[in-house]
Formats: sequence, structure tokens, C-alpha cells
Amino acid sequence: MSASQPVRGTRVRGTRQAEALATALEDLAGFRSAQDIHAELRRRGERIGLTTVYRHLMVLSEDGAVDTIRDEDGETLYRRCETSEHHHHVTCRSCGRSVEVEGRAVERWADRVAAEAGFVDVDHTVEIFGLCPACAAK
Amino acid sequence: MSASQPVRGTRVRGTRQAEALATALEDLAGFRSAQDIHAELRRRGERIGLTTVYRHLMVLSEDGAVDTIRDEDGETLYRRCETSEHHHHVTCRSCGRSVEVEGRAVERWADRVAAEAGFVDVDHTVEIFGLCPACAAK
DNA sequence: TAATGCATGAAAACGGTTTTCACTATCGGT
DNA sequence: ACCGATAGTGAAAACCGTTTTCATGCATTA
Repeated sequence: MSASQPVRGTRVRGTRQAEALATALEDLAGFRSAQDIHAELRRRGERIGLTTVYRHLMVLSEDGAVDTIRDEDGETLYRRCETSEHHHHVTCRSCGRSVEVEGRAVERWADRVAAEAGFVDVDHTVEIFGLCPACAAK
Repeated sequence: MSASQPVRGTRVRGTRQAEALATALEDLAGFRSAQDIHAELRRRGERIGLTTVYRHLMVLSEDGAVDTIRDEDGETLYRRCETSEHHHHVTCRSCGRSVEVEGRAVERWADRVAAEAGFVDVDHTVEIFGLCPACAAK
């Protein structure tokens, strides 16, 4: 379903811009919005357009190379993925720092309750937000 | 924190529009977008503005009278709340029908993993999407 | 009835994201 | 090197759900 139509304008590697984005994602610790990431790249002196940042993030997330979540305002946040396994996050509301957590228990729970309700083709989103130790100290 | 500033334009009851919205929410089975609900009201011949629908839904959700979730496109969906206790939903991707499920297990899991990571002031979102039996049959 | 105050809603503003399209960089073949 | 084809880029515009503005309406009080 996803290998059918390669999105136009997306080599992900090989261009100056793709490289810069990859590096930035490497450095940035937590979940950031596309605009944040773009601003960071500009701050570093990179010449890159917001459009390109969105495009690459889109492909990277389809490929599973970055995780995405939605914050409470509905904005999409991106972060370089550490493991390719299915997992969830505890994310700091204030600084975006996040910790990956194992969630076999929730997976099982989600599958079970959905099955009990007779639903199929089931998917779930689980996100935990809070204040990280550093931000809580302030 | 929420009792400080009464939102302007929101009696929730007593006006023709508020009544119509309440009735529509009563009738509509599952989670619907504000625009859906507005369209439904118009279909029924109600004279009500989209703004008003948004305003009421906002207040109703603050009051806990309707549940809100976000679909995968980031749109907010609303549904009349059945119980005032904290709960989660299994929602049909196709028709919006949803089943409330008890989630003490997830609550505990969320609190535990957040605490292990040292996070405080923790909040979580858990949503399950799938196809309901009726929609799966098609 | 007049005055007051909140509710309403059309239209405009908003803000994140996506699309358009003219331009540029890259690569293979000659 | 020099094409010519193919794919990437990015500024600006379009999109679209949602919120704000503000002139008007309705209802309840004096």
C-alpha cells in the first residue's frame, strides 16, 4: 500500500537538505514540531525550506525512521526513532523530552477490548504526557 | 483553573440552538466532527451557525458532558458522554460508532511507567480505532 | 416599554499543513 | 564536457478545521 507511489521530491538521502535534516534529528533530543526543526536548521545556517522539511519528515515517518505523535493542540511532533519495534512514549509537555516505554501490557489490553467489542483491523494510540524531572524542578 | 472565565456566549441550555444541539447529540450514535453535527442540524431544518455549534461543544466538553477525541487527521470528534467516569473508547474508523471500555488496567500501566521515568503531573490519551462489525461486513 | 446583558452567526482571521509550479541540481548517456 | 531526462527544492498560494470579531438579536429585568 505504501510502496506503490513514491512521493515526488523525496530522496531522503543524497541531498544537502536531507543530510542536514538527518543531522538535526540526530541532535535534537525530544519530540519537536516541523516548524521547530525548520527553525533549528535555519539557526544553524542551513538553507532549507519549510516545505522540504515537511516532505522529508513525512517520508521518514512512513518509513518508520521517525516517530510522530500529536500534542494537545493537534500539532504533529517528530522524533528520530530509536527502535523499530512498536512502542510508546512518555513525553514532557514542557521541553519535549521523551522516554520510550515498553507497552506489551497495553497492546494486549487494546487488542482484547477491541475484540470483545467485535471490532477488526484494530489500531491504537497511546500517549502519556507529563513534566520531566528537570522541568518539574522549575 | 476553568471556573475563572466564563466563556462568552454559552448558556448551554435555554436557547433554541442549545436545545437542538442537545437533541442531535442524543440521537447521533458515535463520534462526529463539529461540522458533521452542524450539517446534521441544518439537515433537520434548524437555523444554527457553525460558530455556535463549536462554542457549545467546547463548553459541553469542558463540563464533561461530551467526550472528545481526535481522529487520525487531527480533527476533533464529539460524542455525548454516557458516564462521567474516566474511560476510553473503541471507535469505528468508518461510521464513528463507539463503545466505551473500562480501562483500569491502562490507567495503572500509564501511571506506573510515567512514575518510573520520574515524570509528574501525568496525563494520558488512549484511543482505539477499528472497524465495527457492521462496517467490517461491507 | 426601555434598558441591559448575554447569545448568535457571517465573515474574517488564524495557524498548521499541503499543493502548486517554476526553477535547480543531479545523473546517465553520448 | 555537454546535453537531456528525472527528481528535488522552496516561495507563495491554497487548504481546512477552528477561533475571533463585531454588529445584531433575543430575553429577562426594572
